[in-house]
Amino acid sequence: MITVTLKDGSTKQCEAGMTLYELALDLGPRLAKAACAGSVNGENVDLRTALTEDCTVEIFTFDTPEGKHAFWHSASHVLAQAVLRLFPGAKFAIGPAIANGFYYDFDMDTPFTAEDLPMIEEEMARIVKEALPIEQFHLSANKALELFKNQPYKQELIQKHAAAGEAISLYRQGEFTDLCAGPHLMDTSPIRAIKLTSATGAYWHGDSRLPMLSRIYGTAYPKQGELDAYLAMLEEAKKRDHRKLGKELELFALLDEGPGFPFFLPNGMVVRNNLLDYWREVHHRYGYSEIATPIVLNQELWHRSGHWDHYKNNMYTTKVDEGDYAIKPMNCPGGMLVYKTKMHSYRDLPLRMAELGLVHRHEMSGALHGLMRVRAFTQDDAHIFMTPAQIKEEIIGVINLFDELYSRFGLAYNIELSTMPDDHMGDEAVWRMAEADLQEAMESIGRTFTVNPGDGAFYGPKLDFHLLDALGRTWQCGTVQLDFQMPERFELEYIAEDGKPHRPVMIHRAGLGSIERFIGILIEHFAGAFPTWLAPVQAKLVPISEAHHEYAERVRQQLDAAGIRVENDTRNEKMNYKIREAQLKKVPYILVMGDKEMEANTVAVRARKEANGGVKSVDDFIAMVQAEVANREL
RNA sequence: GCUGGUGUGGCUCAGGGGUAGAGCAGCGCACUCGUAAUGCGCAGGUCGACAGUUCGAAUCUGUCCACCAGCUCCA
Repeated sequence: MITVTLKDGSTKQCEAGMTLYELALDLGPRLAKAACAGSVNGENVDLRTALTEDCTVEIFTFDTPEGKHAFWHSASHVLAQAVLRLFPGAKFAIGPAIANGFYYDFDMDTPFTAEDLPMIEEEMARIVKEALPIEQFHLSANKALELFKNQPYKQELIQKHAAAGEAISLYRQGEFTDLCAGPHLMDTSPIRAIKLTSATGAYWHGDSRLPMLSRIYGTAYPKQGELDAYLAMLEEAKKRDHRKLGKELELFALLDEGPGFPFFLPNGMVVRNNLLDYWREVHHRYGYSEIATPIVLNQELWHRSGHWDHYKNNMYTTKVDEGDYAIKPMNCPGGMLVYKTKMHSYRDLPLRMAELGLVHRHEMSGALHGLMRVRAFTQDDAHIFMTPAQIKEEIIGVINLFDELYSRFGLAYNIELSTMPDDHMGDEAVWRMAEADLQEAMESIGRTFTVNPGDGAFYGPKLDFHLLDALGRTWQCGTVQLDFQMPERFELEYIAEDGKPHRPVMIHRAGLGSIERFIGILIEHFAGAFPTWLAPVQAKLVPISEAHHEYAERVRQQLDAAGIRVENDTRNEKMNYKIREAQLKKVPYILVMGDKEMEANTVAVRARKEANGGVKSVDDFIAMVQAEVANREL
């Protein structure tokens, strides 16, 4: 007998050799039915894994990230199997599980198109029906090379694994065998609802010098209803696309004359300015001052900061009076120079200087995407200068500030810690210390996070904040980067209590990330229906006929004087037409006025949230909207 | 940047080697209306740019530009 410790801490005596699946069955048939994979002592494994000694185990159903991963990974194998049945000459490369499904890359004489997908889906459904057991086995590298003798991509992978001294793990389902580390489902039968979503090109190893393969993306669920819900979410996302809404609501424009350089239209500017008012209010409360630094600075500065060595491919350069200059891709060097404009005492620290800095970065033309990925954007940046002893508390302060910022919009988030990349400045020891500081700060306030190894900035490790919007999609916005390098390079100093100069530590941080991207996210999150405090037009007046135009104009003046963004629709159109249009423009309040309202000095309120908002006096309506805006209600 | 696709009035789109089409929006007129589209009329485009083929190109070919889906990258 062995002792098995379950996730909840309880223990169970089992016979040695019992498999995870049998354990799940023992815990409950429903759990066993829903189980996708499991873990033994923290290692993710198949349900077929036998338990041979005392251990800690976990069972993953589809509702867990690990369970979904195994499910989708198995689905990708089913995809490859179906393709090989239909196209026996196909060369197959790799096929992992990804965020919302899976893909598989193939080398085809004729690349797949959308028309090929239904046929492949049908073949996949057949494989699922066959309920083929999925079983792991191992081979020597030579035998594996022999098995995949007509599969050059698999051969390359086998050789790579063999060279690294790794075992060659394979999975078999029916006639299909793939090189794979797993874990996988026990058989193909649970993959009942499948949708192949697209066929595109993708480079082998993601390297544009290598051959382009034909990639099929798909997703799969245990139940048709769950797949339908996911597909409905994709449809909804399409309707909320900020590029479409940005045009319809006249928020911003992207023109041929400036690819990747967005134009903000009057409506978009209202959203932006109100967002920034809020941002300034919060930063003031958290003890930040605000600065502005130049967009064009000389190249010597960029050499000193290290950007020239690590970032010049993304930088625009220019000449000023024969001198070499660059357009800033980041705000930090400017912030350094501001710090150096005077002597600092330890009493000044921590010094928090924020900057809404317009940066320009040359992104590849194919990477541009609406407001989400542009070549010029405004970062809500800040640099915090402090003593090493203040690091933890400052990081906590930043996390709390970000929490407040995001909650205002109803955006949930999760945090990732990105560690030292290959291309970095400074010694590893300093990096590890900085990583530990970030980690300890989060742990001390009970924040959970995941680690993203090797993904830090070239000057320091960072925390990335990934926001979750109304559709459950994630967006990277906030970032907190701890930097020991830049203060060194710029020889920053403060005078400590001992009267001697010391080097401060610095935090770079941006909460909204990029104002442009954040507005894009808000557009999609709210589906263009901004909360009243952000709405470009807060109230639309709809006089029923010409007889009411004069009254409507008086009301307009009253609302305008009360600071409400109001428009009076006096066009020669029917009321229903005007209401429909205001509704499509997602105006929070539509005020209809006819004889009754004119007589009683009232307005008939039609709120976006509830169609019949009742009849209110003009004063009551003003008070209501003012309160809603003052509280920045969602 | 690479692979594939797209580019026709402000917007959404049809057409397609023989002298530019619709709906919406805009403008004018009539209607004066009670909670999601009143009717009639008018105006608006050298069909992304540049070359080429042709008697003739928006339509065919080439190059370029922009956009879209991916790859890659990231705020």
